Amino acid sequence: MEDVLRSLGFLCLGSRLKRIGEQLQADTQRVLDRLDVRIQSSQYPLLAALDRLGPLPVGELAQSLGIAQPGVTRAVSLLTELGLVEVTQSNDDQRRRIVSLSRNGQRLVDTAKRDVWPRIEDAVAELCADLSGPLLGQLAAIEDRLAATPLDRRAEKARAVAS
Amino acid sequence: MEDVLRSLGFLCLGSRLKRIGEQLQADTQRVLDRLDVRIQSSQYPLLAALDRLGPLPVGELAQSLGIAQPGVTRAVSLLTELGLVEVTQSNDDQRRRIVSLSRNGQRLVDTAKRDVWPRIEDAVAELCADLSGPLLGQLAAIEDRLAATPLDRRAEKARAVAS
DNA sequence: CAATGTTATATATCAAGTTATGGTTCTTGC
DNA sequence: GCAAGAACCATAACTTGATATATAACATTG
Repeated sequence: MEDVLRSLGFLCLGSRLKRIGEQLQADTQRVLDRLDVRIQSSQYPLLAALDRLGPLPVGELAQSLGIAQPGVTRAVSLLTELGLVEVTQSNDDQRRRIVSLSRNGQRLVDTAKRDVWPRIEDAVAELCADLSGPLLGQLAAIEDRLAATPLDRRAEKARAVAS
Repeated sequence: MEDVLRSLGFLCLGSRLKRIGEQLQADTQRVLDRLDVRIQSSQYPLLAALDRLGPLPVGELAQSLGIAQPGVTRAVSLLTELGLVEVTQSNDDQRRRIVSLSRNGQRLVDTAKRDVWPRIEDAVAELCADLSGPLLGQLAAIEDRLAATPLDRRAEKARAVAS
């Protein structure tokens, strides 16, 4: 069965990038599930941003993540309910709500940085290893490699080697 | 403001691909809006698949687009309401519902293939021109170029040159 | 200093993908 | 030839992005 998105090339590059991204996220989610981390893979960038940049107001958080502000507002409410982030009102500007990692959130990030992220990063790096040439060719190679060995299996193998 | 997704590199490649894909689709949508085509850019791959491959049952359509079957079912109902596709029951297998372009749908595709798709394809190709090297670098270049000149403006310029 | 405009966030709604599951219809094996 | 399983599609619920708009706090200006 012909892969139409691939055949259409540049015309549907947006759909194609989204498709590959969704698959990567789903595979990453499976890695996390297996490790008993009960959080969505898509929330990690937000936690990582707070870890890297320190407490931030909602708007700047959105900007640093490259997503729209309402998405951050929603993610923050969710993570607040999970007790991973805290929100405090800014002193000098009552409109701004500063988001920061809670103690639990910081602990989760520290653990993830040590035990989880390197594994995922290695798996993705391996997935993309030795790619070169035009973009469409690289994307096709990534799709082919993912079809042959999903990311979560690559992460498993990496762990087997490491331990 | 640091772009966290970019800094995290391979770790958040999935989120990053989705982000770029969404921006490309949004820009493409703006091109379409300006051309008075009242259809979502994300529906074009489905129409293009039917145009390329002929009438297809729902499952094969999903496979050729690389998305899950419920997504196709929903898109097909939407396009059926718009009068762009038609669904007929298969004769030899009552479970299969064959999706095909309606007369209007075929006309829309023919027009798009002549007037719209080349423009978008050229704009995206130009966006990706001369890219080479590692994947992350190419993605960064695409984001930078998009920030400098959005896709819809590139398509505009292409039209200006062409006409 | 009050009116107006701007900025920061929240809320509502939509879009388009996902997984899980249910109902028909086919197929197969005994 | 029928009972069990498989295949195909629809539906429901969820996720995560988007845009549009409302609200509240701050800034500006006449």
